[in-house]
Amino acid sequence: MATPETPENEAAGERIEGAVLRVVHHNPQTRYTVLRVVRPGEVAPQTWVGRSTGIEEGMQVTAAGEWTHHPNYGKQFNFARIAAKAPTTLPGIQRRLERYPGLGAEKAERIVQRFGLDTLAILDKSPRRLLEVEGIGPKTLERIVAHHTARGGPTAEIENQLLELDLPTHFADAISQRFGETALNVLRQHPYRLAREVRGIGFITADKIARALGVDLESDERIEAGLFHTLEQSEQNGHCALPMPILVQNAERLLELPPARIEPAAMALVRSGALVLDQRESDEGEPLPPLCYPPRFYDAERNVAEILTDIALGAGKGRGRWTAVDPPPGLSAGQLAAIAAIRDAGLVILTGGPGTGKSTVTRAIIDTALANESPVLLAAPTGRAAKRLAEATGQRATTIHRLLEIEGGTGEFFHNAQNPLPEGLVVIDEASMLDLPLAEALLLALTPQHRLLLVGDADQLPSVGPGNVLRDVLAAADRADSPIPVVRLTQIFRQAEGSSIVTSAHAILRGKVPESDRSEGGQFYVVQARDSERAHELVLKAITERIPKAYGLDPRTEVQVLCPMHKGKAGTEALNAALQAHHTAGAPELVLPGRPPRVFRVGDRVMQTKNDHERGVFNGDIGLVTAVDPERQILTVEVDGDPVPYDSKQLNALQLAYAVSIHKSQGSEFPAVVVPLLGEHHVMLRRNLLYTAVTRARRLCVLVADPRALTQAVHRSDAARRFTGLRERLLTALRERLGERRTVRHIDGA
DNA sequence: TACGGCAA
Ligand SMILES: Nc1ncnc2c1ncn2[C@@H]1O[C@H](COP(=O)(O)OP(=O)(O)OP(=O)(O)O)[C@@H](O)[C@H]1O
Repeated sequence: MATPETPENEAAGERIEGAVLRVVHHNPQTRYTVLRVVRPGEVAPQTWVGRSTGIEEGMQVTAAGEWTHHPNYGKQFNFARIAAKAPTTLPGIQRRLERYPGLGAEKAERIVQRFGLDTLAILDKSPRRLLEVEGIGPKTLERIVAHHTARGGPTAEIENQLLELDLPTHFADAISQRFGETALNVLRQHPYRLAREVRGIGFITADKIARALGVDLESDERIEAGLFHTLEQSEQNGHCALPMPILVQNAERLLELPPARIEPAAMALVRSGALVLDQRESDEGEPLPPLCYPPRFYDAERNVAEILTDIALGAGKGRGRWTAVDPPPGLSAGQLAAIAAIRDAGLVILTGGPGTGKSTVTRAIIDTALANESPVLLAAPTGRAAKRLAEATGQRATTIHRLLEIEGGTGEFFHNAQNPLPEGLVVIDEASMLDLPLAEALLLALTPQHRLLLVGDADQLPSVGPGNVLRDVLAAADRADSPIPVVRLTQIFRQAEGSSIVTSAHAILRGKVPESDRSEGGQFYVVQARDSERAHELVLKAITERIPKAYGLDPRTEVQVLCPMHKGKAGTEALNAALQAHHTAGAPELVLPGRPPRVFRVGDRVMQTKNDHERGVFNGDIGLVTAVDPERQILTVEVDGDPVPYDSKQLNALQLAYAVSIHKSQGSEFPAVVVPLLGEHHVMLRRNLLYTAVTRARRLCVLVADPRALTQAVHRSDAARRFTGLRERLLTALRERLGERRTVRHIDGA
């Protein structure tokens, strides 16, 4: 019986090399690239996917990344970094020549045999020597030279320059495409323009070129490039902008220059419009350090603020008051208030703690809309949260990306300002995970005739991308004079009254490290684990021994493991494999060959991770394996009572679901959860993450934690400190619009 | 330095 091995070399990522056989796809805008690559000593090509610029057929490349599975295209290597080696190997040069017109494999080989590593230099400097090679006549020579100089020219010069500097040559094409004849000049005189104007070249590469060339390290261009780079870096921490002093301070460290050189450069960028400076003051009117934005985020905030204002103030005509329908029995006062609020408002924010029935009450809200002949559109930022919303409402719900219909090829949305979504009530659940660019895309696809219900809890997870949309909108809407209704639910339904899950969650929010509830049938536990090996064991032990014995829960279907990360001994991948080995040992199984082999057994709990419109299974669907056919390499999963067949290709989009990431669990609930928290998770450990994980549990929450990791998670609360300005933008938009109204009325009255 | 959603 096969026990799946945990992948060992994947945790740190892998480094592999090969020769590019074919560029299957390349989008110059997004740099999204699909390659077929042949590894040294192998024959069958493999698929590599990632972002890159200037990769061409025949290049020797090295890449760092990891192996993944794609539902339609199978096993593939997802690279985070890729670099072309200069064609310094004979086969590399030969492959390059093979693509020249008039040269096939045979002649190319003969040329390379004759001139060896000097081949390219000879093509550059004395191409007539090619006539020395058997089979190459004047005609062929002419075509070769024409092609070589056409593709060469500036590109070849750039390549040579890069080679001289001992830098990778694969940027040469992109550089010469962008700057044409002047490329070499730009490279030598203004290397930092490359960082801004050539996709794929960042500050670090440009700085290497500049340093190698001995360019002035105090030039304005270098400082400006450093400022842009600093802002891009902070985007990864969720910021849309940086306060000027912090921007200068971070740039100082990057550039190793004094602030007195950096500040004026930043101000010059602001004057030219390359950066936007937002002068701020506190609510008390005290000046605050101004925020410095990349223009696209400033514009996005303004668009979001304007459109939210349009919808909130009902700029559209014909959006009357909805008539009430009888609500279902047993709703809390807050839930009833939420139903009432949407009847005559364009925009409503529905918030409140975990398990207060926010998602649940949307069902009654939707009934009100439908009774008033308004269509409804439901969506959430993650597939799993969308699925939960669909279950809670009995309506179709999708990811926001799918609602807007992301287009193949461009990655743009089908629905936008020119082609808005069909009118009706739009419900966005788990809105705390909505980032600024997606919020902008969503709102651009709405009209003032739409109604919008934003549902979420700002204490739960913030978006992965930049922005803090829900928190900012709430901060503006919560002001006494705000016209945006906020309904706040307080009565908790998920856990029993007085549950230590709730008191522990509240302790976490207040920055206190929670402790085990040692009372009879206690619902909250912290089990100490020194390291991830031990944690792995303790998680298994809790699930297979302690929890079934003490709480009478079915370990396979009622206990959910929630992990901060996928990788590592205490990540979803390793724990899923270990839990499977326990839960379905001995059941009929299907083993898919590969490294490591993938195993599915009858009885396994599984989750679909990609949208498959044709078969009607979507990212976030959870099911149970009901039958396997090892001979035909197929199996059946029951999803929502329907059998869904999977062939070996489609199984690439299926994962075990005994352990899932905390991000994907937001919105869901389980009788019991077990959460590993370890040093290896430190990059992820935040208060919101822990709070979200704990509050998924209805009856039992067990933290298997290294005490230091737990303390870190409780104390780190930087979601509250993302630098964004949507609150101010929204307040300004509302003030302007309300002011306008008053003015209009005043004129009317006069 | 990772979490989510996409792309042929
Ligand atoms: N009025 C009610 N009476 C009884 N049970 C309720 C009521 N409202 C909600 N519930 C139950 O409470 C649980 C939590 O509800 P729900 O998932 O809607 O909460 P939520 O506020 O959306 O939580 P989260 O913030 O975690 O997404 C569910 O099991 C739901 O069935």
